[in-house]
Amino acid sequence: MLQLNYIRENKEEVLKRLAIKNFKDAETIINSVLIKDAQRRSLQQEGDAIKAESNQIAKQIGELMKGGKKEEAEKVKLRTAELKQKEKELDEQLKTVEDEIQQLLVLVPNTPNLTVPLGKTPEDNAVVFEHGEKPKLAPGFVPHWDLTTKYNLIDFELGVKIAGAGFPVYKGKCARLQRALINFFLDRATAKGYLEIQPPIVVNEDSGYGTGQLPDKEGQMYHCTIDNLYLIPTAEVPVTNIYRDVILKEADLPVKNTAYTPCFRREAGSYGKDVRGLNRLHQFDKVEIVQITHPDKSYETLEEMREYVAGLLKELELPFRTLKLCGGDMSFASALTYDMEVWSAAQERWLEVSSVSNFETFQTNRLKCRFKDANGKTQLAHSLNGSALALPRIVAALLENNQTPEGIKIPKVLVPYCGFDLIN
RNA sequence: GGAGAAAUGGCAGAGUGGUCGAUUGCGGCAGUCUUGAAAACUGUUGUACCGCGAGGUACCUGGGGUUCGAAUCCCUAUUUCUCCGCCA
Repeated sequence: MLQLNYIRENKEEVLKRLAIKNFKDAETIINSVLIKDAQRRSLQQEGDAIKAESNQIAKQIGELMKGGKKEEAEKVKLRTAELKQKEKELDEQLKTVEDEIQQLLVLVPNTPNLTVPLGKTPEDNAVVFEHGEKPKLAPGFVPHWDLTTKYNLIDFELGVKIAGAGFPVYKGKCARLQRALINFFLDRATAKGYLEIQPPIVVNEDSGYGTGQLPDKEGQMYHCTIDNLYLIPTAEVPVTNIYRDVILKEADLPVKNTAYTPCFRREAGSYGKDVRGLNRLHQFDKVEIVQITHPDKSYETLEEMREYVAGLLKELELPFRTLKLCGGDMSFASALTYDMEVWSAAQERWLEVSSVSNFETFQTNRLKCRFKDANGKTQLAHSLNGSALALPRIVAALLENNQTPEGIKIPKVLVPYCGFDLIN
């Protein structure tokens, strides 16, 4: 959520940036917000004045009562009835206006960084880095969903039986490979200074609001209605919410957390080749990295996180590229996002495996995650997060890219974690 | 799940209808003393909104109510603790 003060003082700048995101109703909504904001302030001024008078009278009555001047007190009381009525009306109006402002503000996406490429579709994303050779597979190569059957690694049908489509059952060496990847990612993250966290994998409504899944992306989460809890779509939600309503010390920054969790996504409306095999699932595993930083350091940190994720992919010997997302393809909350895509040799397409974003104050404003700066002033911190990494497409690429007539080769770095170097 | 008790500032803990945004202690910060540190002493120390400012308003777990006036009384939700039950 954008800061109201910021919008008030930098309207043109905000509109200019929202245009990069192709946000259509920007001008209408922003104008409306500013009008309501003016209303809000005048209502508060009026209300505060009345409350001040009421408080004054209450004090006066107290003194009169104490002095035994009961009659005079009764006389003064008459005035309060009037004030009370007015106070109630103004409070209601104020609340209404505040709610309206809130409802409008949550519709406004984050303002993108000025270096974000212009554009509307994924084709407009900028490739900023490419690494590794696309492997030349031996004749007879197959996509991962055939490999998983051939080597008895994943049973998609069994998952359908137990839960439904998009809930695969991993078996044997594939289950072990998944566990190996999780441990590998967590080990690398903790070595890099991230504190490992095991958060709840359900969250309450407040947390959903805190990171922006609610109110409008409700349909993307599984909802346990009896207890009003949501299955997390990413560890970002519980981990970032650790810092909801928190005032950190400047010395605590940057906060670096990592967490492995299963992630649950309803993915309503997905179809076709996008959901084939491991490409898109309702449940998958992911290791997430989250940082809360000083506002002056967040872009430096973003680059560091991007490098870190790239390092993981290099270690896994997967060809990948890094995209700087264009305005139209960025997420609602992000100011700048890098996507990492690995080459899936049998599908012959790029698969997104990580998204690293700087949210600046967009999340922390909602979360009220602040820090006390050197001057003792409280200000919003910046938040960033990234996948490091999401498993299914990594597994897909590992299986496809490393298939040989003898079997599937495991990258060196994973062998100690897996306990084997070949799946056959 | 049943019965009982509780929830106050960073922490501990007073306060049971008015002068309470809240005694006090600890912690934090600044200063005095000291070559430096410790100790001692002195001062200071929540957040948000409104206002050019003076200042005003709100917040004692959340929500609602009683009252001229609520940290204090009532209702409700949540959480915590104790006992019982169940259980990985």
